[in-house]
Formats: sequence, structure tokens, C-alpha cells
Amino acid sequence: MEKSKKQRILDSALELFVNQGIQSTSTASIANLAGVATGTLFHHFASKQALVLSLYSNIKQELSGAMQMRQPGLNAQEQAIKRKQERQQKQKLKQCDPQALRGQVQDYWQQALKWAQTNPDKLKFLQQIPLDPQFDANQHRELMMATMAFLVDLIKQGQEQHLLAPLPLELVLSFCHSHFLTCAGLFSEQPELAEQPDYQDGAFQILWQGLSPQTDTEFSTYKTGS
Amino acid sequence: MEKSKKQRILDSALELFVNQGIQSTSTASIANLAGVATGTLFHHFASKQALVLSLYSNIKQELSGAMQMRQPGLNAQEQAIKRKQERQQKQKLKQCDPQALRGQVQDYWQQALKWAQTNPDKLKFLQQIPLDPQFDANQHRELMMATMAFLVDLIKQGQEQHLLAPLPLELVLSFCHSHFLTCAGLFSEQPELAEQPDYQDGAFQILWQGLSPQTDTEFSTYKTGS
Amino acid sequence: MEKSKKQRILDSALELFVNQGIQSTSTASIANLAGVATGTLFHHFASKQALVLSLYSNIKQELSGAMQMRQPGLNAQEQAIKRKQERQQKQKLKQCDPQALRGQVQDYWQQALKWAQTNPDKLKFLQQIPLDPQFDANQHRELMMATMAFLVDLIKQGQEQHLLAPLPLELVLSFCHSHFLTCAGLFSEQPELAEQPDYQDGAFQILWQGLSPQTDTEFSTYKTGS
Amino acid sequence: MEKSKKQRILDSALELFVNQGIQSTSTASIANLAGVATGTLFHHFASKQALVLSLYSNIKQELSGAMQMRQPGLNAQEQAIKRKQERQQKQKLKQCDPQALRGQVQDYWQQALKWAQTNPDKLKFLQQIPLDPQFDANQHRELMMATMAFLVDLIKQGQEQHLLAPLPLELVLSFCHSHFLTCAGLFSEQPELAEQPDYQDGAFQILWQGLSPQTDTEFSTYKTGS
DNA sequence: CATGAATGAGACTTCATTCAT
DNA sequence: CATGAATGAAGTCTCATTCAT
Repeated sequence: MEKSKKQRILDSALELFVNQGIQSTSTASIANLAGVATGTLFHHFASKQALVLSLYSNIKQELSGAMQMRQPGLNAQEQAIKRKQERQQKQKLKQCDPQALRGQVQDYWQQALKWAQTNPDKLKFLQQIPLDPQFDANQHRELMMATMAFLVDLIKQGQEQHLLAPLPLELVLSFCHSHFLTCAGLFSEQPELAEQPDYQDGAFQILWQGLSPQTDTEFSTYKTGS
Repeated sequence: MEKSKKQRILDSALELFVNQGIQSTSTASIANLAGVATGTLFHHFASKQALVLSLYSNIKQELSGAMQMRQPGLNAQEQAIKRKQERQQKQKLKQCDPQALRGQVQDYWQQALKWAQTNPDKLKFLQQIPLDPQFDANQHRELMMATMAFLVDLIKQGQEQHLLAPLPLELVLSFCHSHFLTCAGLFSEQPELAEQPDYQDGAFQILWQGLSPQTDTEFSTYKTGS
Repeated sequence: MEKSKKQRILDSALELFVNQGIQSTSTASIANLAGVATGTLFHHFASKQALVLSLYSNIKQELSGAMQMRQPGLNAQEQAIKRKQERQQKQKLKQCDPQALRGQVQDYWQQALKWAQTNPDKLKFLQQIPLDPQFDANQHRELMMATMAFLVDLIKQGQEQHLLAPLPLELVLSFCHSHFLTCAGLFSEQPELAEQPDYQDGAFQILWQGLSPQTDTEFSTYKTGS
Repeated sequence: MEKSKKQRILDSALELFVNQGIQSTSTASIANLAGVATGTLFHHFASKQALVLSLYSNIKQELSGAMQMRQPGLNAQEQAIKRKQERQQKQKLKQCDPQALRGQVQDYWQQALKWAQTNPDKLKFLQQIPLDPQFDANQHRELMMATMAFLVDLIKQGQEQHLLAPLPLELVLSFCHSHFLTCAGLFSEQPELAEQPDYQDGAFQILWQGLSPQTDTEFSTYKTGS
């Protein structure tokens, strides 16, 4: 037995959830696929809902880690090096280097996409979960803010240095989140697209230009009512 | 009896679906809210799934109509005027007028957002439906292409005239779709944001700049592998 | 419209009953196949049960008529001839002619089988109906005795003249009935068998020998208990 | 709790099926009579259909065992004796002893009838099941052949030794089957008949004479067409 | 820790029949 | 005679969860 029963349950749940939907997947079928008894599932998770949340929390953290290139199997020395590099990066950004910001954002973006391609099921799960009616939207937002704190910092900095348009933070975050899920979903469903430069570059171009400051003197276009 | 029973069923279904989720809503509760017998629901819709699809199809068409400002209650004369205006618009666009394209896109965008604010339940339903596991993704794409054909034409034209970046069409459509749902959802959940110009303008700015051609000579940034 | 709606309903009912079973066939599907509205069915038949009974009664009489070779489309003159022949037949039988009895029985048998092959659906219906739980077994027996009265007479006569074994009448009738349904069913399901002389002859041979008097002095074989 | 819940469900199902018909019996009423929850029924049987099949299979095997006088409660020594007797029987039959065959057939016949009288419900069920429209006729035939293999052997042997008429095997089996169900049904519905020697003997006489070789030189009687 | 039989409320759907048109 | 929308009770089957072993 290579994996613990708990892990086997989590794996089976993910597989079935993304294929049949969360609500349509019975705890019995999860246990069955995991090769354990129905009761065993409830030893490890208080309820089906708890299993879903556990899965969600795991995945969110995994994605956050992947974006910051913190691979799980790093020893102490490597971690030290890594942390030093990050500090240097932050220094550069503080010095208002435009290319440094763009590079950093693009790094995050590519890491996130790479993770999504490596873990298509986990991506699908992230797309499904917010629409589960039993899922609390506030919980979602909080967890999001917590795991993506490093992104929030980066955006704020960019806006202060006028390297990014002064858009409301919540709008920017929602945009980043949905654009990531959309593009990753597109590449996941049609893997051939992920290998075409115009798709890869285009996806990031939309993100970056969308957040860039306005270059020309375009007038405000907001009109109330019709 | 003002509305037909069939319409009452559709209305009740929408209300319950967006509040409890599609799967969590029982056909019995729909019939109950509509004030009809359970059998009546199945007299008008072959199955719950058929009801969901019917609802979806209706809403998609309604949104499409709203974006083109085709209000349902227009008499013959008004329709004639409308069609004439549209023809003039198309003329302008053909003449490669940059402001005309931006204005047209912005019109669609604002109409869509306005519709979403007027019909928050229908918006929520549009967000929920594609993630229903029983929902066929292909069906979704086809219906989308069909109802949004006018948008596709506009985008193609803009790209040919180099007023829009030469991004892959599918990427553009996916982006527009998801950005609309995201922004509309944001404004729907927090209506106070919808009245702040920086949110309204910012939402469109992201869309427009995201699709605009690159102004400077930015190098391609696609890197393969890690 | 060639056939009356009532007849179309009867035809459709028969077709569906034998293919799906009586209980599994909904009145709606019958009406649908007949091309009439659901309400129309209940104009012509008070209930589904009444429809079933009407069908049964029709078929029983049709079989009875077919065995006596009373084709429906006979004019007055032909009927007169027919009745005269029958009277002659009865004369012969009265005169204790062994071959006449055998011939008469065989005629009935072959007519019955021929009818069954011509009307496989009606045969199937006759096999199904007695097992319908809502069907009264006594009603069945009475109708049977009434329509098959001519057979009862023939058997009694044969036994009095010692051309048939002195078996209890009810046993003989049950045997005839079940053997007919069995053989007809066999030939109906596997039509190729119906054309092989050994099956055709064999079926009748079993019937005839089964009812024949014992030739040798076989001792009684009834043992009580184990 | 004397019997397992599964067995109690089977017993209750049999009782209700033969009294109300298979289709008219709800799974809820079966569970209720068995004193278990509705879910329990579906824990042991995947569907109502599966329950019916399980019941059928059990009964068929029970009948087959009863005909061969294999009572369930036999110890090792008794079984040894039993098997020895059977071997002797087979020896006799090989030696072409006419009375041995008749005796053997009659033994089977009487055992079968005795079983039917002891288990009138199971008999009724055997009569009902083949006419259930959801019941696969092929499945039926195969199960029949499998459980009645010993009869098939006996018949073949009898025909080879010219102790039985050279009738097609399928015809003989169908006849035996239907004649058994008919006679057993008669005796079950009217138990007083079962105790009259003329009925008991008559039933077997029809079977035996029906299968006997033709004694006199009766000409073939098959006529094609009318 | 692990098992799996048992639970019972509730899901979707069917259907014979009625009745206003 | 004919229609078909409407009814609502009843049917089969599902499922998260519990608990004795």
C-alpha cells in the first residue's frame, strides 16, 4: 500500500468530482474508487462537505506554492538560496524598474499556467467549487486573499509606481483570477492551443495590457443610463 | 391567471436555481413555487434537464437581444428606424473609423452590463450553468457562437483593420465572455461598485486595452519549458 | 381515414401490450400510436381495464371462429353450405368412425395453429392476459368454456365412444389449452420450426396420443406419499 | 432474528408477487412486509428486476433439486447412499429396460408435483415469470437448460433406445414444462383434485403417452396450406 | 482504524383519469 | 365526438450518515 487511505480518498474524490460534479458524486463511489469501506471515509472526514473543503484548501495552497516556485522537495540550503533571490527581486522592484515588474508578473502567470497544465483535474475543481451552492462565497474570498497575498502586494506596488493603471484592487484581482481560470481552462480542454505561441503570448498580452496605464489621452467613457 | 403555467414554471425554476443551485433544487419545489402540480412540470418539459436547457436558451437569446438593443416591445415603425441606424453604424465601421469601433464595442458592453444589472438572477444562472456536470460543453459553445454571431463579426472586422490586436478569435471570445461574467457578477453582488465611475470605466478599460494592438515594439515573451 | 378511431386504438393497444406488457403500456402511448388524443381513448373505453377486456373478448371470439373455419367474410349462401357440411361431419362422428374424430380434432388443431401464425400478436396477448393480476381467473374460465363449447362436445362424444381415454374433462381441456399455447408460441417465436414436418406432426402427435386410450394393460401407477 | 434480512426480503417478495403480480407489487410494500427499510432492499438487490431474477434462479434450482430428490438436509453418509442408488439407476437405463425409464420419468414427475404442492407460491411464480415483459426469454431458456440438464439426458437416451418417440428435443421440453405447470397449477388451485387417482394418473398418462412411440402404423398427417 | 449493512427521507418521473374548451 | 393541459398519488431508486462488529 503506497499511499495512505486518506490520500487515496482525496485522490478519488478529485477524480470523480471533476468528471461528474461534486453533488452528483456519492460518498459511496468515492470510497469504492479508493478501495476502502464507506465508513472509512467518515473516519477521516467529518462529512462530505468537509472532504470538499479539505480538497479545496490543499489545492489552493498547492497553486499558491507553485506560482512562487516553491517546489515541495527543496532542502534547507536550496530554500536559503531561493529566499535570497526573492529578496533581490523585491529590491529591483522597489527601484522602479519597469521590466522587472513585467517579468515578475509574467513569471507568476507562466508558473500558474504550467501548474494548471500539469494538474488539469485540480484546475477543473477550482473552476467548479465556487458554484457549489453549499459553498460560502465569503470563505472563498478570504482564502483567496490569504493565499494570494504576494500578488496583492505586487499589484499595489505597481500601481504606486504608475507601472500599472490605478484600477480598483478588487477589480484587478477578480480580473486576474477569472482570466487565469479562463485561459488555463482553454489550454486544458484543447492542449494543442497551449503550444501555439500566439495563444500563449496572447493570453498574457491581454492580461498585461489590460492592467497597463492608459498611454494616450483617452477621455473617460462612462455614460450613465441610456 | 396572468402568465401561462409554463412561464410560471420557468420563472420559479430560475429563482430557485440561482439561490440553491441547480442540482439542489427539486422539481417538486419548482412546481410548488409556481403553484402547479408536479405532473404539470413534466407535461411541459420532458425532464428537469430539458427545463434547464430551455431556461438557458431563453436567457442567452434575451441577452443577445439586449446587447443589440432589440427591446421586445418595439412596434414596426420603431424597428425600421432601428435597422436604419444599424446600417449607418456598419457603414462607419467599414470606413475604418477607430472611434466608431470603440463606441460600438462600448455600446455592447454597456448594454450587456445594464441587462445584467436588471436581471441579476439570469446573470447568476449564466454563471452557474456551464459548470453543471450534466451540461454538454459543446452545446454551450455552439449556442454561444450562434447567439453572439454579431460580436464575432465585429471582432474580425476590427482585427482586419488593425484596430484590434491579431489575437486568436477563440481566445478573444473566451476573454470577453469571462470578463463580462466577472464584472457583471462583481457589480451584481456589490451594487454600490456599479455606480462608481472608476469601476465602470476600469472594467471597460481592461477589456479594451486587453484587446488593443501593442503600441510599442514589445518583444515576444513566450518561453518554452521552465 | 380508413379505420375508425376506436379500431385504431384497439390495434395500437394490442401492438404495445404484446411488446411491452399490459401494465407497462400507458394509455398515453396507446393514444399516441393510434394518432388520437389521450381523452379520446376514454370516450371509447371507460377505463384501461375495459379496453383490455374488450380486446380479450374480441380475440377469443376470433380464435373460436377461426377454429370452426367461420371466416368473417362469408355470404349467406356460403354459410348455408358450411352449416350443411358441419351437420354431415357430426353424423359421421355419431356413427363412431374413429378416423372421423381424429380428422375433426386435427382440423381444429391446424386451424388454431394457422390462426396463431397469422396473428402472432393476438396469440401473445392470449398468453399474457391470464397472468394479469387484475384479471379474474373465473371470468377467464367461463369465457373459455363458452367460446370453446364445440370442443367440449367433441371430447365428450369421443370419450363415450371409447375413442379417447376416459380422462377428467377439466384435465383434458387444460391440457389442450396449454399445449396449444405452448406449440403456437414455439412456432411463433421460431417460425422456421413451423415449416418442419417433424415439429408440426410432433405437436399434434403429442396431443392425440396424450388423449388416446391406453393400448396395453398398463397398471395404475399412482403411489401416495413418497 | 432467525432469518437474514436478505432472505426475509426474498420471502416477502414471493408472497406479494404471486398475490398481486410482479409489476403491481411495489418495492416499498416488499420492504414493509419484510420489516426492513426501503433502502435495505436496494442494498441487497441492485434493482427490482435483479430481485425478481434472484428469486427465479433460486426457485428453479430448488425445483431441480427436488426432482432429483436432493433434499437440502442430507448428511454425508446419506448422500453417499443416494449417489450409489443413482448410479444403479443409470446402469439399468443403459441396459434398455423399458420399465426402468418409465419409472424414472414417473419419479421425476411425481417429485415435481409433490414439490409444487408443497410450494404453491413458488409454482405460481414460475407460471408468472416468463410472461413478464421485462423478462428476457433467452435467459429463461438457458437457465432452464442448465437446471434441467438431467432431464435432457434422460430424454435423449430414451429416444435413442426407441422407448420414446423421436420428437424434436425442444418440442419435448416445452411440452414437459407446460404440462407440468398446467397440472401442478390445476392441483394447486383445486387441491381436492390432487387426491383423486384419475387426475393424478391421468396427468402422467397424458405425459407418457404423448411422448411414447407410435404403436400402429399411423400415416403422417401433416398437410401444407389449407 | 476499518468495515459494510442498515437507515429513511427525498429525488425524479410516470400515469390513469378528468374536464373545460 | 374530440382535444390535450392538468392533476397528484405512487413508483423506483439514491445517498449521506451511523453503528455494531
